[in-house]
Formats: sequence, structure tokens, C-alpha cells
Amino acid sequence: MRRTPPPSLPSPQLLDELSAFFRLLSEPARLQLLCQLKHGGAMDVASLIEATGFSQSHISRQLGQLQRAGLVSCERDGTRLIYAVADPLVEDLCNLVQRQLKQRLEDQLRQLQGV
Amino acid sequence: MRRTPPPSLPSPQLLDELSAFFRLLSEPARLQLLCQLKHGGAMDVASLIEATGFSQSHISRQLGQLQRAGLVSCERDGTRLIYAVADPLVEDLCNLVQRQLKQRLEDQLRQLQGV
DNA sequence: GTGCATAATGCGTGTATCGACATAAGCTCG
DNA sequence: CGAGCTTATGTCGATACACGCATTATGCAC
Repeated sequence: MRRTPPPSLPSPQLLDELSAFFRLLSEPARLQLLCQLKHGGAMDVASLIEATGFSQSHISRQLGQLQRAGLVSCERDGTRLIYAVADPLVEDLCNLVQRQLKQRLEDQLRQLQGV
Repeated sequence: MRRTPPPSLPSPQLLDELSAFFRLLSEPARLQLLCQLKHGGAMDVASLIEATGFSQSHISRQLGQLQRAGLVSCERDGTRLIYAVADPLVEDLCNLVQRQLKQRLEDQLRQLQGV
């Protein structure tokens, strides 16, 4: 009945990969692009420019990073490139963190109310 | 049977909070400290210095950030401060990401083998 | 209160990266 | 192939932050 099967520490390499992944989500702009794509389904860059207000070069760079990490995919439609979310992982992670943020606020509230 | 109940976009404030949280995990040093604490249970700063090789000031700062975010807690034992992981969320997040990393490598392997 | 330990903070430096402008590259259609 | 559209990339200023050294703050023993 071992509750914690792997008592080993992660390797430096894994640590780097994990942190690199979280770094992708540590930028509001990238997170916003991901949410926008999640919301709009599949969008081209022009739509993302209009939706976010960022410059074309900025969006292109961020999408490039997200694509290399496998978080978004893109396909051509004529001259345009249509991007879409490729992995539901990000949404799951955000939901988990959001729940924790909510929990923390509720705890603070409870403490103020002295229940 | 609506699969995606909230079609709304997250507010800028939520976006900032989420990204700030992920930023905490985007630094290998902080992730290493968290893993070390998870592994060692509860440790004082001296032990963390020995385990990680970081300077005392650096460790103290990172722990401060993690504590403000509610990810670690600390209590006094004489002159020493004993830190411990306060929220299992980080481990869950890492496990999810690690699984995705593994999946991606397996996919690449399969493609190379042409299965 | 005075030392002595441990942990936190002020400060400086180096590095990474955001974000915009300008330019180049790739694709499609005449 | 060349014109024209869309996207990617080179370059650069500004900002953020990691990390160490030196100093200060905090608690314990005497």
C-alpha cells in the first residue's frame, strides 16, 4: 500500500522540459491566443490580430512557439494559414489552476467572515 | 448535450493570474525546490542549499514567491524555518505535462518506425 | 542585553524575451 | 513567371527577472 511509488527526484532534463512547457503558458499573450483559438475553433492570423490587437509579427512568433510545442496545429486555406488548438491539455491545466485560485479566494473570504 | 458549456473568453485579469501561476513553474530552480520538498517532506533552507547548490539568498527568494502563491508553507523550529509543500496541485500539473511529453515522444518514435 | 545562528532583503550585473517596425520568404492566381 | 497577398524572420529598444554578494533583520542561548 505504498502511497508514493516513485520517491525519486526528476532529472535535470525533465525539470527543464517541464519548466519550458510551463513557460509557454506564463505569457498572457500566448494564453490569450490559446483561449481565443479554443473559443473560435480555428482561426487565421488576421482574425487573431483583430481579436487580440497584437501585431502580426508578434502573433506569428507566439504561434510558432506554440506549434513547436505541439499545442496548436495549422493548415492552409488558400493563402491563409488556419490555426487551431491541437491538445486539450492546456484547457485542463487552466481549469485545475483556476479551481485552486477560486479555492484560495474562498478560503480568504471565510477567514474574513470568521466562520 | 452541450459539450462546451462556457463559450466565453477569460477576462484579462484571469489571464494574468493564470499566467502568473504558470510563471512560477517556468523556472527550473523553483520546480527543483518544489520537487526536493516533495521528496524530502519538510526541509530547512540549509538542507535545500546542500541539495540544490543554490545560494542562500536565491533559495530564500524563490521560497518566498512560492509561499506567497500558497504552494509551500513554513514553520519555525528554533532558529530554522522548515518549508514543506502545501498544495498537491503542482504535482498533478507536472504529471499531466509529463504524460503529454511522453506521448509526444512515443508518437515521434512510431513515425520513425513507420508503423 | 550581547553573541551567535539562520533567514530575508538591497543592490548590481548579466541574460532572456516581449513587442514593434521593417524586410524577406512562401504561396496562389492571373 | 510576376503581382499581390499572407505569414515568417532580422533587428532593436525596453523591460523583467535570475543569481550572487553584502548587509540587515529575526529569533535563541547565555
